[in-house]
This record gives sequence, structure tokens and C-alpha cells, in this order.
Amino acid sequence: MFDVKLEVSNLLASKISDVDQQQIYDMLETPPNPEMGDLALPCFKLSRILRKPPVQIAQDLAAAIPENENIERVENVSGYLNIFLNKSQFINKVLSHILKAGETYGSSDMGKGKNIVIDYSSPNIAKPFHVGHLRSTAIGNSLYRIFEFMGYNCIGINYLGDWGTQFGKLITAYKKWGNEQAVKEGLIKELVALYVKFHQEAEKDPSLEDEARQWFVRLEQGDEEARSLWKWFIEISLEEYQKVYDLLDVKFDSYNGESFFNDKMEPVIKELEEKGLLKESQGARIVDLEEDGMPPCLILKSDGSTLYATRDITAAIYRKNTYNFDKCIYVTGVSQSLHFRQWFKVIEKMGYEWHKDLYHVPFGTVSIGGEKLATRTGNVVLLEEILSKAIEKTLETIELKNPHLENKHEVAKQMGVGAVIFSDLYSNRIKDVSFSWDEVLNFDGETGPYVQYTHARACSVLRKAADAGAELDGAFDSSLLSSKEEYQLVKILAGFPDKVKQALENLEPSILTRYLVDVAQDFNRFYHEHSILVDDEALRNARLALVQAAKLTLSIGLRLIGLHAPERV
RNA sequence: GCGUCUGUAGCUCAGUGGAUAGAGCGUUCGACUCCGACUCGAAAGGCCGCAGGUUCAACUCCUGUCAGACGCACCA
Repeated sequence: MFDVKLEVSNLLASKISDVDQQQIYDMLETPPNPEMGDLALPCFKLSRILRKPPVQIAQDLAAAIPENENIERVENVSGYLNIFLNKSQFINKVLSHILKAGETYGSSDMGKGKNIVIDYSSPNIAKPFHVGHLRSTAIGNSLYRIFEFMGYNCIGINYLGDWGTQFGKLITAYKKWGNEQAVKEGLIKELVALYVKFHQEAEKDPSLEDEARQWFVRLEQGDEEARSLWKWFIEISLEEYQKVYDLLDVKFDSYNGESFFNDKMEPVIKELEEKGLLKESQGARIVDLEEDGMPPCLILKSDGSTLYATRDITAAIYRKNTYNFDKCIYVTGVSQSLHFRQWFKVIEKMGYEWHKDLYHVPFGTVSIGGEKLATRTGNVVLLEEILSKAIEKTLETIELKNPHLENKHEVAKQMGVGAVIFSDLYSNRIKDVSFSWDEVLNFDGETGPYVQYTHARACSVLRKAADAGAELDGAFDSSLLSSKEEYQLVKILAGFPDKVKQALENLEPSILTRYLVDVAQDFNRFYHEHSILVDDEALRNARLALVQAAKLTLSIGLRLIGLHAPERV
């Protein structure tokens, strides 16, 4: 991809002494208003270096910059050097590049040979998959696609919550009040009911807790009955999760959950011991983090059993050994931030240089009606329910607007699910979200369906053009795209590669989500103002090239945030 | 109490030190004999929580403060 800023900064640097090209490059910015130019150099910082007033610098530069291939003219306005690009040249370069790059537009090989581990979704077995899990799943999946697009080899891990004392409770409850038939019919719903009943009964009869503990001990010791029930619960849960993953079009490369590390923690504890990091405190074994300004990291309970930090440390070491990752990314709620800071620090204290490659990607908390989500109190909305309602609503719209659409059920699925994912990835991930049916089912404005519709609209025009025998052979006269709507659309399309990079660097898919809305808006303005399929063949071809470039960018971008881009909706 | 995060238009949110702070929803007005109106245009709506400081320049950085969320030892 050619880089105008690079070319312009080179030219400017050659006119300014004592400042190198990179500095100029970093100073160049986009003016707030297109009438002020395409690029601007604020000259205030240069003022100190050159010991001249900013206005003077801008003036001198304006006089020193000759017209050339790239630059149409420059102006100095109160200390800013405003640069107007040669529009036709710019449009030509951008569109040629996009059309040539095709499906690879915006991609790179920066990650070649590097492995990225992404830990996301990670639901707790025997618990329903609700809105809260969507965030981790959607963000993780998008990061996976973005890194892959940039040449990295990604390993998606669903770190299932498939171990812990809750299984003792579940087995106890099942033995007491459950039966095979009811679980086979009710699936997770029945498991949750058993779990809830356990807690209700345990309030009256505390001996149930002992019984649960015993069952968990039997499970740990490999008791056959306990293990087969445990495996069965996992099986049931995974089957249900898989339905959701299929709908979301999300995949994993590994399902190694917590239980996978049961037999791998002991050497790690030994290692911590040998490195002198373990300390005894109130009967438990901890890594003291006082000098790091954090509470201690608990490694072993006073009864000698392990904790989640133990498991996470073990898993990280295992992943480093197995995948030799360049980065290992954990997509979990912000409430776990301290936990991650703590055990990342423990990895550092163990002497592992790669502690700096561990990233916690936190996201804000989901609530419903001001209350926290809680399986036990029933304050949850199941993701499946949301998805099916969204799909249903989309289907209604299709029946209304385009009843003869061939694969309407497939399209309704892609748009309905897309709407849900899109709204989840729309704002910065750190923001708390309050779930509301009205918002999730509102498809107007800055939404997935809006972007998908825009993409389909572009496809439709291209289809019509192809039917009429127009050929898109890459040749077009960029000087014919002279309106401000056309230029604006080209400019936003040119920014795509940088947006992908930003999303990757900030581990923030919302950067792309919002970018797509901007593209769709600019496309629709252009579409509204100008006829594309005009009689003038040269003009038609130029506009078709622009439509094709926009269509490509939209479809690639949608894919990167985990959405489909149907050609007809 | 300590720590982290968040406070921008009525609502939901953008804005990684630069010029006049932007979108969508909602409200009001307007555009379909026209390539798909799930579209587009216009208007109204702002002490950027508050107070100091740094800087030529602060919504952006620093300090304090208020409000909310989350976390702070044997759950994950």
C-alpha cells in the first residue's frame, strides 16, 4: 500500500533542517474539516526547534513546496500548513490498490511465523450460556480473525470451567433428586435446577455440603461413578454450547479446560518452592506481592488444595511450552483484573521473560435491569433466546421487504446473529453494558444490519452492472470521480489498513465496528447523491470501481468482527 | 479504608496534545414515477462531572475532588 503521509513527510523533511522524516510523519494530522485540506502540519512544535514563529514556518514551507504528482496545493493558515492532495492521483492509487489486493486488502504478513494464543468464551460447565458469555466469545473471536488476517497463526482456546467443587454439589443433587430421563430431556436447564435445589436444601441441611465435598474427593481420586457423571455433564453442556457456537460461527482449536491441568500443577508448585517464592501465611501458601503493591497471590489453600491462580500459572507455562506463543491473550471480565495482574507478576518473579507477552483483555460487566447476572437467582437472558428473537425479527423484515429472497432463512440467521454480535462489539469493550431487548432488537442506525444492508446494496449495483455486460477490468478514469461524496468515500476506504492495525494493537474490535459504520454512511451518501449505472461508460466504470472497492472493504471488515456479508438480503 | 476502571447532547456512545467537540437513537421538518427508503438531507440539543496544574495549545497529560461500577486470602 502506498502511503501518502510517507511521501508528503519525505518531501517536507527535505525542506526543513534539523528535523527527520519520522518526526514530520508523526506530526502530520487530518484537519477537522475537509475544506481545510487532506493533511495538515501544525508548526508549533517546529517553532521551538527552528526558533521561528509558527506562522512564519508555515508560510515558508508553503512557498517551498512545489506542485507535484501528489500535492495539488498547500496553504498556510494561522500556524498550520494545510496540504491539498492531487485528488485524481490519490483516488487512482487507492482504488487501484484495493481492487488489486482484493480479499487481502488491509492484510499484512507482520505476524508471519508468530503464534498467538487467545483464551476466550470459557463457559462454566453445567451453567447456561447467557449474554455475559457473549462478550468474551465475540471479542475473542474477532481478535482471532484480526490476528490471522495480519499473518499470525492463532490458537483459540476454550478454557472450559470443567472442574471444581460445584461438581461435588451437582453429583450430590443428581443422586438425591435427579434422574437420567429428566437430565436427558432438560439438559443444562435440569442441571441448573439441580444445582439451585442443592443450595436451597443445603441451607436447611448443612450436611449436604459435606456430602458434596466427599463426592468431589471421589471425583478427584478417579472414582468411576463420579467420573462418568462428570463426563456426562460435560458432554451435555458442550452439546448445547456447540449449538450457540454454530450460530455465532465461532470455532476453537483447543477445548483444554481446567481439568486438563489437574495433573500438571504439582511440578509448578515445586518450581515455585524451589525458586523461594512460596511463603506460608495463615496456613495457606502464597506468593507475597507486597513490594508490588498487590495483595498476595494464593497458590495453595490451607488444606493443601490448589486455587485458580495455581491453575492459570500452570496453564500459561503449558501454553508457552506447547505453542511458544508471541502473545497469550485472556479475554475475561474486568472483575478479574487484579487476579491477572497478580499471577502475571508471579510468572515474572519465576524469571520468565515472556511474562510481558501475557495480556488480559478485560471487558465491562453486563447487567439486566440494574442487577448483576446470576444463574442462581434466574437473572439471566439466554443467548440462544436473544439470537432466535433477533433472527425471527430479521425474517419478518425480509418477508415484508423482499419476500422472494431465495435463502431467506440463512440470510435472516446471518443478519439476526450479526446484529447481536455487532451491538456487542460496538462500544469500547471496557464499558459496562445494561442489557435491553429494545436495544438488541433495534436494527436502525449504527447497527450490523445497516452495514450488511449497505454491503448488499453495493453488491446489487455490481450485479446489475454485470448483467448489463459492464466489465470491471480494473481500468477507470479517476479524474471523473470529482464530487466531494466520492472523494470522501475514497478517503475513508484508504484508512482501512490502519484501522485493522489499530484494532490489533489495542486489542479492540470496536475500532473496526465503528469504522464500518463510517464506511457505510459515506457509501450511502455517495449512493444517494450520484447515479452509478449512468449511460456515460467512462463515468460508470469509474463509479463501479469505487462501489467495488467499498463492497470489498465492507465484506472484509464484517468478516473481521465475526459477521457474514450476504450479497442479497 | 486501599486499588483499578468509567463520567462528553434527553438516551447509547466516538473522539490515542492541535483549528469551530462528532455519530446513532429519540424529537421536529424534508426527500421514494429514480441503480434496493433496513436509505438520505436539514433543524434543535454541550460549563466534555468539578477544581487546580503542566503546555504555544488540554475532552485528551498530572494532582486533588465528587459520583458510579468492579476488586481487595483460601470461589473462578
